Amino acid sequence: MKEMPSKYDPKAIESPIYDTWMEKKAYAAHPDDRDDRYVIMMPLPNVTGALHMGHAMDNVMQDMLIRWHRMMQDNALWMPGSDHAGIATQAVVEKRLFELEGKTRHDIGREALVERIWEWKDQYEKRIISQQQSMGCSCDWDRHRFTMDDVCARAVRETFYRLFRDALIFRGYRLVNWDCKLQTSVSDDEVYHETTDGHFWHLRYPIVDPQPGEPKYVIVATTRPETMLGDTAVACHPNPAAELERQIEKLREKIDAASFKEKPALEAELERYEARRESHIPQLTQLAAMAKDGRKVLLPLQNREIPLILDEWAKPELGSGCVKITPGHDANDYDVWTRHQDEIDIINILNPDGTLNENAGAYQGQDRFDARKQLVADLDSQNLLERIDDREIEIGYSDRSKTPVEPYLSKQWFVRMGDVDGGIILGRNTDKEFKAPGLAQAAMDAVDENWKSATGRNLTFYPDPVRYKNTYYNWLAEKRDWCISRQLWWGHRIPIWHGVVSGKQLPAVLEKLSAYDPENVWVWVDGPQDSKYSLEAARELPQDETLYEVQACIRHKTEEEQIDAELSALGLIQDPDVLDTWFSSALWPQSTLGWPNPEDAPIREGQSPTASADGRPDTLSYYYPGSCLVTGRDIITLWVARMMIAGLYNLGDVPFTDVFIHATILDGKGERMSKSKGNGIDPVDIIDLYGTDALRYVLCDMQTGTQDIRLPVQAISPFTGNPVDLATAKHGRSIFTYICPESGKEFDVLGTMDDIPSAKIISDRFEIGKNFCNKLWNAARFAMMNLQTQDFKPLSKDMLTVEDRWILSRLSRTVANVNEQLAAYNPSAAINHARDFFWSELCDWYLELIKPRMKDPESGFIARQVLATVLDQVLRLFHPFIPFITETIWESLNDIAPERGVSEPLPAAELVMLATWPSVNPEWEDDQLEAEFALMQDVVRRIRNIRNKYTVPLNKEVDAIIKAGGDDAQSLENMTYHIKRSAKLATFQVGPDAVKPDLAAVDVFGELEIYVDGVLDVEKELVRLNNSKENLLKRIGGAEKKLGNENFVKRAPEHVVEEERKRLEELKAELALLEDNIAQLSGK
RNA sequence: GGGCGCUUAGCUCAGCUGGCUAGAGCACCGGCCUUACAAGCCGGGGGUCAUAGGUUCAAGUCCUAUAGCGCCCACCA
Repeated sequence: MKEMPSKYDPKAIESPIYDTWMEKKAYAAHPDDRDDRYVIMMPLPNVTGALHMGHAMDNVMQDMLIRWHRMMQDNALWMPGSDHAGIATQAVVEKRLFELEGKTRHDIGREALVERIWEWKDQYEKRIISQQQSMGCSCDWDRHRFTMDDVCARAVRETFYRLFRDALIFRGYRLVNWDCKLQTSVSDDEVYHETTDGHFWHLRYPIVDPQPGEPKYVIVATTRPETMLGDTAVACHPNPAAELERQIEKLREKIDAASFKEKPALEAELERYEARRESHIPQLTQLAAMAKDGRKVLLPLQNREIPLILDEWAKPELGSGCVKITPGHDANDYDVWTRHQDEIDIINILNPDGTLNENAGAYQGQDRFDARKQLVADLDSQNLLERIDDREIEIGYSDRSKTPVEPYLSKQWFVRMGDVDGGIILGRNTDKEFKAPGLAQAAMDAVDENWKSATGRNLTFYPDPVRYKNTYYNWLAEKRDWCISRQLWWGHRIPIWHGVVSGKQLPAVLEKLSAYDPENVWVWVDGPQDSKYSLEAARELPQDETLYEVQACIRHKTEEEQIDAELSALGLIQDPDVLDTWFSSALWPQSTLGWPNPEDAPIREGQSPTASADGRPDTLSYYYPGSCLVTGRDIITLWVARMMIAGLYNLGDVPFTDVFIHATILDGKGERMSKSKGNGIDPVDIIDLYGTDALRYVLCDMQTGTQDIRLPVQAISPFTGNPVDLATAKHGRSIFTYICPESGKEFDVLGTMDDIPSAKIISDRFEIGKNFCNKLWNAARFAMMNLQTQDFKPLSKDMLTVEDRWILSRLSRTVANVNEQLAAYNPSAAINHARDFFWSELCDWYLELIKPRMKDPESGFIARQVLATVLDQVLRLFHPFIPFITETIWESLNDIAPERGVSEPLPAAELVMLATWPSVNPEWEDDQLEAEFALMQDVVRRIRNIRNKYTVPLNKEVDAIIKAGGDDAQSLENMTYHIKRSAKLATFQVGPDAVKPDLAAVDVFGELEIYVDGVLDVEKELVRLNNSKENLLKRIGGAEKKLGNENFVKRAPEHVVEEERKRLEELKAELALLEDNIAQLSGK
């Protein structure tokens, strides 16, 4: 027999329990004939580092849901995995390479770098998995995937091929955010902005051949002066006077609507605008006319003549009213260029590494920031610098390298998100095939509650459907093309071979290409001006010197090597870029299940099969679409939207029906916890100190609605052992280190620095969880001490005592409440229902009441059997939240009381993890009994209160008498035992004719009078009673006022008025009784 | 600049469609080593629900404005 140790020690129990689950493969899911299935796709942690509390929250929520559904006997699959996280991972490894060996990626080459990243990935993936396992995650480890696994790579390639074939993937020139350090483009999502002190340089551009009466130069301003080297025009507004008036009018309207506080600033602005009518407009009008005449200005330093052009981008109300146009390095200027392609050039002045290229003239080879300094000095010496203003500017930084990004013109691959002429086909060749205007629109439609896929499913966000739907919707509504190429070496390489070919050479190349089956190799030919030709159409093109880009997509990796050789011979080479990480993550819900074909999915050796077998369906048809995605708010746009698009496009169905958005964990300063901020906490540190179950308990308890969680954290200084509040501590040499205020020494909170001691993170919030587990442990231990192996006997209701029937009634209601709250994605409310039942009802009342009964040789077996049953249900009920401790206790309970139940034995199970979820038993629920029990509890509390007020020691029993009539008297009499035991009474009497002992303390409530004898101190008692009276009078006053209000009586619903009347009467009766008692006592 | 959200006890948070004396945990105060648990038990104090208006018989809950805080998106020659 397995005895429970007397002390709760999470460290001792958790790891053996996890081993048991692993041994028995309790986590494993296989398709079968069950209709109810529950599927969660784990949001992929990046292999860039360790998990923090945000991940812990995410994982615990998923584990709680999956365990709950598994116990409800759903076929429950939780698919785990990790993400290769292209930029993030390559950046980390490159950084280490440079720090440790002083080498760049170019020194060691593509193959060697990728090999090193694989090593890194293996190491960190292991660490992440071990963290998830120590958190108790019951994912299906036999299906663990990595986004660069063959099975995922195949899905990526297939999707790319299909999108390319459908012309939804295309290559084009775009201004992208360029990371000069990592030498790659980064998406908008990967750029963060910071306000810095900067300057605003006002430059003079001389006008070419100024006529008398014309200005000698125009003034333009910039925060990035070096970009002037790439200027190709200066723009002014075509109708500056009218435009200024329009702006003035707009500003006036705004002033009318503005608040008192905003007005002064706006009015000052208006004054400035108005002054411009005189100061700027005449000259701007003149410049506009000059621009119309095709006049030019001389670009300083470059000595290049560039045109004055007319464009509405120039704002007459700002600066000089003229604006320099640098199409190659500014997004707005790029737009201007697209409107004036015939008039002006587009020039790129940057090399990929951020130095200036040959287009920068004298500045070629200089770093952009060095060039800026020299260029400004040069302008100054030529008297072309009007002035420099100090100004706060927002600079965009790459999230990965922390260096400023540059807008940079380059050729990139895009997914077309917008609507397409004639619409697009989604779920092609499936039974769910449908048409939509475009990819983004399809994903937007799918959150509309009226939209239904072929399976009748759509997507809902929880716990706030409207709010999060809007976030999702607003982002998609922009329908911006998705840039999917990254100039990296780590990731899925773009399966396109391309080359530039003239119209003359085209026929020969196309001849060769048309030999391929289009099912294997798909070809598009891009011509000038965004023109695009199919292979057939391209053959009709004129054979001239026009340049075309031939693009061929090879569908299958297996054929790549051979075709690569053949295409190389034609001058087509594979694009060196890799795909945006989100491209493969978007496919996660399908690629992991074996899409496009689970029957031959290239899964790793030893993994659970995806193919159908023995009459069981394959994983894709069985588990897709899934059930719930659990994630944080920030992921809605990045990932949820893209999974929707990919799911709808490939399979014609949503990837899941529910999205559970959990709270964001903030630190003590209210800032979001994240790795990049250095305030992320390793949950393992919490587990070390408090145990996994404590961690999980508190995370569940904190997860209420949409409220973000503030978790003030402290580090235990490795030098003093004292806690250091991280909200106020000073940082050390990096954002990951802090200075211990007592010793002045530096420590690290991530554990990634080799030369600095790391500190553990504590937060007293987690004590709550540990205390709870300790309580559960001790209650269970107490139960075991009293239980004994006995044969199961069916218990009928009349064999049960009041407290037995009460606890069973409460249990059933608790199960119903927990179910309801979990279904509504409200873990906090769920766990609190369970907690209150266990702690306040089971421990505080039931256990105390049955202590003597359990020892009774005659009837003890009844109490013991009920206790075993309730404990059984409590363990099941808590298992999804705190799996380790419940599983451990379950083992002991199975030993000592293998058969448990009331009228019949409960279904047994070796593991509580696989046991059936408690059911609601309406036949146990008893309103009247609960009301009577509540009355008894109320009486007991009032007696205890009196005892406390008079500081009666617990071991001194007192006598109590209650004056009560009717049903109350009857039910209290029935519970004499309970009252005597709980209130520590020597004697207890109740009845309508009860007489107050001479010197008894009194409490009046409702029609009841409680007399506690032998404790009285007249003065104290009078004070107590008068306090009660005051309180009562206040409430009576309130009620009378309410009822005296004619409108209340007239307009409030009748039952509300009626209740109020009844209440007033009761209060008055109570007051009368109280006053009697006070009068009596005053005479003493 | 556009959009969204938050402000309830010292702290962290509940409070559904408006309706009994606004709740919990932690912290605090008083009393208990009652043979499961001092990581516990029993009892208690503490809130003009950010501010100002409004709607209503009735407002923490609905509306408007103000202040503070936060998030997302866009943009700043």
